[in-house]
Amino acid sequence: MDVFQRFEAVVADQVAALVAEGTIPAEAAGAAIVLEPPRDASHGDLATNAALALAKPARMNPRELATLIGLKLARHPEIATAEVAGPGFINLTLEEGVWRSELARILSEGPDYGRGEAAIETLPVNVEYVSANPTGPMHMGHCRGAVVGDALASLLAFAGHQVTREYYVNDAGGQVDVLARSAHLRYREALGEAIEIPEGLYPGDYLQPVGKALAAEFGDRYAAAPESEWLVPFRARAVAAMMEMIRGDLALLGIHHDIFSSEAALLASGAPQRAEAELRARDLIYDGVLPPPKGETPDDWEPVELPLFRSTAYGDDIDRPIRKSNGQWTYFGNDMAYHAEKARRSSALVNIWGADHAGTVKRIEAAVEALTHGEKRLDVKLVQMVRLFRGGEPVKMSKRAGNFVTLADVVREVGRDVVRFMMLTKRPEAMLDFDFAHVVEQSRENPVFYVHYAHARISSVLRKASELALPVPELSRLDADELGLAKLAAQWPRLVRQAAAAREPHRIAFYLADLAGGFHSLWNRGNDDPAFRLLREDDPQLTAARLELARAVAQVIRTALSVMGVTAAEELR
RNA sequence: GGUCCCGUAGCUCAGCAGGAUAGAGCGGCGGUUUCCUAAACCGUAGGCCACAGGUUCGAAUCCUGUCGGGACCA
Repeated sequence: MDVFQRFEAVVADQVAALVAEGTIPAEAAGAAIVLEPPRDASHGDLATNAALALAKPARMNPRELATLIGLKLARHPEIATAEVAGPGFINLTLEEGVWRSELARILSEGPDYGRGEAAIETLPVNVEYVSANPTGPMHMGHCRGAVVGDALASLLAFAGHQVTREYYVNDAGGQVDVLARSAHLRYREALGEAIEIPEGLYPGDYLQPVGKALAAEFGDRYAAAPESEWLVPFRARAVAAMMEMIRGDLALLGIHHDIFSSEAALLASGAPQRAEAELRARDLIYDGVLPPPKGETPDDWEPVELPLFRSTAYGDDIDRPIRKSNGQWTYFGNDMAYHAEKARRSSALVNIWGADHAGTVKRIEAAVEALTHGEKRLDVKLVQMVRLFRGGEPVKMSKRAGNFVTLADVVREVGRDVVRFMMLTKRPEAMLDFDFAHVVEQSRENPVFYVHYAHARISSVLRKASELALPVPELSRLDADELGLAKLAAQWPRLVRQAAAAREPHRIAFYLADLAGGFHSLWNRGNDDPAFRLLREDDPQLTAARLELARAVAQVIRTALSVMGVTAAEELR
């Protein structure tokens, strides 16, 4: 239990005491009481709105109630002062010993400081991310979702959830047939034919090795054979090769999924039929005719009866077909069955999708809600696109011409840590600009550098200090500014809980920038006045105390970075 | 035409499940060099939180509508 949770309990106890005394009615105890660090440090260490929240149900003046609660809180041995402020806030200042022992705790718990306790949140969570079509290498379009999904999975795991990282392989649609045809062309090329890649097939030369492997395996057996003879085996081998490539690309970012679920296998298992049967039995699927699309009606549109899922019952605009007029499952039909399957395995589902799939969110959320009998287990997180720049100039990409920027290229150029960190420097729902020149710059504007720099500075000092014989640290030697940094470090467990609850891994990056800033600030104090330097040869006791603080900050930086999948730098070169 | 996302300082963005005087970086102005280095720090100026209603003791935050930018569907 961290500092914040502990004092939340203390506040709750006092509220319960007021109920027991009959000062406030029992039903008021359900009010939303929060305890948070105040924005303004002069307001103390913690602030609670308890009196404001309880005033109305208790039919009392908020400031009077605050005074009452404040008096009770002030008796707590770890609370130095409890002051009523503003409309009825209670500002708490804790005894300094609380923060000193928290500092000691950071060091004793090490990389586990802030880790969620299993008892709090053990829900199994399934995070599905990347799920790129197995038709080519990963490119930058996939990168952000991959990093956000992976960091979220780590965050949830660190917060105490059981996490499954899953990748849905779309190996059953028309795209993979196109892949098989493209591979066949490369196969003929490998056999010595001169080929020309027609419009509509994948032009990338990453299929050349696949063609060669097919030639080696089959000789010229399928060179002139009709498609029906080679499509299935070629498709299987091409998909397998693409998945191997994708796994390799993801590994460059340090991303490893636990499960790769195959759409084709799902289809073969009859899962869509089962989902359909269940929903038909509950009248959530019916045969009907959709209205023509609004706006321009395409010439080939004609009314057809299709099996439709009643997504409108869950807030969608129209009901959605689960099969096409030729009887094949729609993408949605398969996806519905897939999510039903996932929902059986996990109590919470998170999907990380590109913003281009925004239009299909409602129907799949509706389907999960229907199939799980109203439990809203699915949370679809949309990740906006990344715009690439090089020194301020946009990087041109044309997917059709095959000259897109691959993820592997980017990782090779700027490094895995930089890519991972940068992808988390904005809220996922806002567009992100990624400038190759900027992200490797060593300046204050570059948060990756800024955070690494703080850690490197601490590492350097600790290397130097290792030669000194220092006494046991006496943390009471730390001054108010130093204790302020300790308080910031002590917020890490709370940040983990909140970021995990909101499912927003980017908050870690912003917290790290704050923490690093706090450290740089203290460091520079030492440049202004040597008395503030961490290493004070004339005062080993003070040195020992300051190094404890520095160690704790470095520990939290390392832990937070590791949740983001980034390695802390010992030195900068 | 519809759905989704965004609109906070000149620029790029935070804003913690509604809380106190809305924050940070860049850029502007003025300062600070013995530890990893001025690659950093400190100070200062700069805001009708797009707009209009609503809910609330209290709204940048929640709801409705309008305007502007983007993505997608057809």
